Amino acid sequence: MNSDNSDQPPLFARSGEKSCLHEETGLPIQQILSLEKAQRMAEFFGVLGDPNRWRILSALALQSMRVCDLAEAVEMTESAVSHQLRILRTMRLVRYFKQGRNVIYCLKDQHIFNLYREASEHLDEPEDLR
Amino acid sequence: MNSDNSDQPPLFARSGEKSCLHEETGLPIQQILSLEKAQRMAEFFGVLGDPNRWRILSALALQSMRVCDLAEAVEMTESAVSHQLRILRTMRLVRYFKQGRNVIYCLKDQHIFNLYREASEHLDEPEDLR
DNA sequence: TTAACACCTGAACATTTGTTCAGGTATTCT
DNA sequence: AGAATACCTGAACAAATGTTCAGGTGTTAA
Repeated sequence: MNSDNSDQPPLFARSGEKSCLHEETGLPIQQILSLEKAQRMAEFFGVLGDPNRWRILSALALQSMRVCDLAEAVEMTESAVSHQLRILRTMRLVRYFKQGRNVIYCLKDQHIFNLYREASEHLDEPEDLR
Repeated sequence: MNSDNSDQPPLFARSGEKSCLHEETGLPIQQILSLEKAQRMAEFFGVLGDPNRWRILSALALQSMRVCDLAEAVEMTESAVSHQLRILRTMRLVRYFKQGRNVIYCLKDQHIFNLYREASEHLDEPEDLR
């Protein structure tokens, strides 16, 4: 049943798994992230660590677009956009389909919205009133 | 009522605001993120774009700790941990209190758990079967 | 008071990252 | 066919990032 453990056990808990509860917060955790899992997390969030990629994602949230339209919308060169789209593709944040000589890009799924909302709420929180 | 707009209007929608719906997904969005907002998003997610910071966060998810214990737990030098904690502090992901000559660090709130879960679900999703 | 401990900080260095530039392929139009 | 359009890619360069190292402050113990 533990099919995704390599040699180090899991870290934070995943939904549906038995897990310990954090002694203070009562939230589910298990142990320190393995180097591999920490790396995977960092790679994913690192992709969201660039302002131009957020601009691209928010443009695609408005509507699916060709690369050249995207470039115009976010005021970047086509080349720069293309490089960034490759990165977004590898993290499966966007997908694309071809239409003749055009390539239409769009958001892959809803996760990006949830992450945006979660971050927004965190950033908008009032300063420490506990 | 639009108290937090500087000069550019908002981007993705925030809870409770009137907003357009994405023509394909039906999700709420408004327009391309301003450079400033995109920058803020990127700075926040960029902090989560480092594997050692995830190790530190997951260690603190287990229990609050002194800096030196944290350093031992994640196998980094105290100095490196201290530098990283400052970054985590500025993004309000951790907080601390002093106890004599010790400084105890702990997670600031639940947001990090939600972000972890959201990312995990995204990364664990099966390959494109639509 | 002196020594030890816990932690923080700035500068230097090495690595990573993102853009530009030049050139490549594939498709469409005349 | 040739020219124009849409997109992709690798190399090079500049900028940002994370660690180490040396040295700093403040607290505790002898």
